[in-house]
Amino acid sequence: MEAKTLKGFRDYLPAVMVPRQQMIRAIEATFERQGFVPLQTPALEYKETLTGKYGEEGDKLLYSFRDHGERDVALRYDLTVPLARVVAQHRNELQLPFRRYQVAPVWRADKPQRGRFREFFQCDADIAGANTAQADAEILVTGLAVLQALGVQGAVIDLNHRDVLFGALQAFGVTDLSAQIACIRGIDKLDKMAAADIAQEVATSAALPIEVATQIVAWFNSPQDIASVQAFAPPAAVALTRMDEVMTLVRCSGIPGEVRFRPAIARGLDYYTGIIYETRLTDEKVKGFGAVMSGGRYDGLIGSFGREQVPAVGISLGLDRLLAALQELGLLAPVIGPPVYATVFTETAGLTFAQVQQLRQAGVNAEIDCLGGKLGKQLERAEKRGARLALILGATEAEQGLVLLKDLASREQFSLPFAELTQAVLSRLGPAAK
RNA sequence: GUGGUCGUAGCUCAGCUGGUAGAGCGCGGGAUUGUGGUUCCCGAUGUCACGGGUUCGAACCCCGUCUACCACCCCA
Repeated sequence: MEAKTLKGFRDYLPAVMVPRQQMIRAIEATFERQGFVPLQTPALEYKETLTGKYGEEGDKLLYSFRDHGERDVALRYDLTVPLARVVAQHRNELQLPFRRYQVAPVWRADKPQRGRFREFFQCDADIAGANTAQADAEILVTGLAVLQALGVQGAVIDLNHRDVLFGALQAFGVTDLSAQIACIRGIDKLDKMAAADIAQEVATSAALPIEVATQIVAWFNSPQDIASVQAFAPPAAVALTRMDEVMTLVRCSGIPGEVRFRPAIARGLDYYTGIIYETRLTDEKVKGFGAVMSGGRYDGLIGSFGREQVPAVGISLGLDRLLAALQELGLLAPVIGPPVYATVFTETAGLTFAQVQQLRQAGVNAEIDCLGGKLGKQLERAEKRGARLALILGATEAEQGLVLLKDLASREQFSLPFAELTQAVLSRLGPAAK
């Protein structure tokens, strides 16, 4: 039996777990500060709970199988649909608006590529039970707040609205739904394909004259402001007003980061009904990373579970992709072990255990060498661990009731009575480091 | 799911037109048996991804599988 992980799945070794966990903690703390409460849902759902929500392509990426009780089940594809199920199912136990956050793995039977896996973590915040500009803006502010907490600079949220997409296409005379979808699919590629090529593609896929296709692509490709779109596509008036309000509120919050109207944002998931958005990092070094955070409003999804319609809006942040970006930008703290490393000599090991445990009681993270051997070797291990201080307590010190505290960086060392050790360690580590 | 590229010591890679493998880094040991980042000496690195095939003989050629990566699709 060979030891290996499944395609698209990964082990997270300590070297990546440490920054990862730091990130998760910062994200969760931010969600809570923004007024969201935690929710956990099962990895497995009834298959029919998930099918039909993500579009044809999405359904194909569902991991599904039949369990031992002959139930058709599937691993969750995102955190949004399970949330919708929870709100529908527990409607009477939840007070609306319900603001929940969730950081959890999701599964997609996708073809893996760099930064793209079959199991990956999403960090979601959603508000169910409010279809207002405040709710939309709260979600966007929360997304930006998370990026701020992670030290990310230069994030831009591209904002659009489903009704702008369809309204503008109608204004161009594209009324057939499948033609509209074909157009949107093309528009969505504006980031990585030349406009002319897209127009060609759209002309065929939407069965439009090439002139019209070219015009449409050019319109979506050029920067538009709300007023001009309003004049051009009257059916989008309500949507445009909403976006305007949302952007204003986000700006008023003073949160760093930019939100701008970009009509070319499409989003493939079927369940979106209102505003939609994608977030990119502007730093050149991470240009190719794609969207790190996106979402939208989905007012019909909760109601699709057969009860009352409950409007909702949410945002989803891709932990792994963002982690890769932070790494590229050098925003990750170096991985270090406990700050104190105690060397050990067999004759005095008991004394060392006693001293170290006292340090730990005082809140200092410390490791005791478990291999022994030459002091030089032990100090080498201490250094590799990233420790800042080493403890040396051998026969020589024990006889005098002393312990050596060594600063690994400066190589200075001090001889101290046992009673003063904790105080000395704490003051050398400084107030922040434990 | 469709199409394509790659896969050699822990890591980064070399290996000419097929003759059973190398470097650097890292790792282990040592330089008068309690003091680590430099230097010096010595040492081990490996079913050349896996399974078949062609050949007197394959890391190198052919087929398949797996993996990673790229494009499409879609997306975090």
